[in-house]
Amino acid sequence: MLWETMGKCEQCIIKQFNSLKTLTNEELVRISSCKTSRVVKKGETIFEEGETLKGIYCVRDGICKLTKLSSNGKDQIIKLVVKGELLGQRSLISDESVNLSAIALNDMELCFIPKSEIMNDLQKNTNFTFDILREMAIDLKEADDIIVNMAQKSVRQRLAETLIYINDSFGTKSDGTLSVLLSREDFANIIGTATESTIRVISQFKKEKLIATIGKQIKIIDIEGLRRVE
Amino acid sequence: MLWETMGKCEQCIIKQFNSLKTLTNEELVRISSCKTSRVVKKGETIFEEGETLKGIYCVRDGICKLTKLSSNGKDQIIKLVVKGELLGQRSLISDESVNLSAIALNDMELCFIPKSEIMNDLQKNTNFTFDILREMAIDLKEADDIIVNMAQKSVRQRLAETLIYINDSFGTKSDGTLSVLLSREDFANIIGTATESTIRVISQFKKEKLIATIGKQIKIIDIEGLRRVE
DNA sequence: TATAAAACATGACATTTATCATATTTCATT
DNA sequence: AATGAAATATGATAAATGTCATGTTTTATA
Repeated sequence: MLWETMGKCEQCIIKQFNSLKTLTNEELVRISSCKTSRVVKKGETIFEEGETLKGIYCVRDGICKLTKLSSNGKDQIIKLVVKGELLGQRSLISDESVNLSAIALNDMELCFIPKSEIMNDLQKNTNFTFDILREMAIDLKEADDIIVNMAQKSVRQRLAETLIYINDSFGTKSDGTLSVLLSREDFANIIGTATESTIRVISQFKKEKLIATIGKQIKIIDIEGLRRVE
Repeated sequence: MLWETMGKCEQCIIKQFNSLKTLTNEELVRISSCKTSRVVKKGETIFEEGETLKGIYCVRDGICKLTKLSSNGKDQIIKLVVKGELLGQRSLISDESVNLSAIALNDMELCFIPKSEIMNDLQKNTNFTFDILREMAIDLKEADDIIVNMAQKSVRQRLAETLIYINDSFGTKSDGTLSVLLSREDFANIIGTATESTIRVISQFKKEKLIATIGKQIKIIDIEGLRRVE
């Protein structure tokens, strides 16, 4: 684990993408003075389910997955967190150990803000608290949607929707492939199925000319077709 | 729909079970003066997915289900909300139409607090905002757990866990049957399966002496056995 | 570049779950 | 109490998905 000092929060371009944007310059200076930074390599664990977090992370660069271990021993990916987002707020607020593990999907840069500083702002800055609340309300709505999809849709539909989601949320590279690179196993853990089933459906989608693959990379060819998948 | 005046918020025993407990007496008096009350009969809809709510509800008595319609035409029950809880906060906070429908499972008494009053408190009372935030953080964690269960567990396991959840959260009547009475279809919509499948598993559980049924009522006989279901 | 490990892919088969048909029971209403 | 509607129950069968085996390709690393 590598800790280094990075730039100042008040000048950081990342903050505009999350609730930190509601803080005053003065508050940002204070946070900046006590934050630490951390570089995490692809595959490394940022924190693990059950751990007690001593603060929150702000993702300066990279992408990670939030996973939860099911009692049958399989991992479920609950959410992908990208550059600009915060990590660990929920557990800080409900004052519990984290319920999810965070694992880097590529090399990441993180800033860590100690709990005491954040709690201070939650006490005093209503805008900040309300913005965190708004973000969490959105997360909750998304979670509701995921529940319905898991409960009511087929593996084919869930994979199609996952591909569309990743395409729309995180975009594509210049060659048209999805910019978030996931293994087939990761896809399986997002849609909640066996890796083999995921691979089979990917093969079907290829045959149906809905997607193309370049190595493990996936390119969406017919997004409208994917939307119509049943 | 029946509207009537009920008691005063500041004297209401229900408030201790939700975030309203953090409000000052003065704030409660103000809210009380503009709240309205509503009686809803079993099966009636309190609000519907897509509607714009003009405030939040406080459940004075009764139970309702929060459901979401899947694109395949099936309803998914996301949550049961009982006496003491609030209804509609999420949509109020993210300033969107509600993403779930609320339908009474038995006769209910509700108090309705207009949006303007609640938003006023969210602006000014940090304790209130923070408590709403805490509740939402808990809801989000629960939603994560549901996602994992949906994605990774069998219908048998999900039904077993649902029975245990209802038993532990809402208790039993004097004859030992679950105090929240759900139809087989409701159970199916909670665990995300076909009604017939739910009925079959209930029959299995009966044969395995894990539960007993009295009409449509269910009594848990061997809760440890239910926990071991695979 | 060689080599082993990991990831990807596919077939064969088992298991789970959905669907459709059809009884049976329960419940509300007359 | 009679009656029809809704809910519960069960069988037969189809469809979806999981599991295990095995082969191929990709990737990392010596």
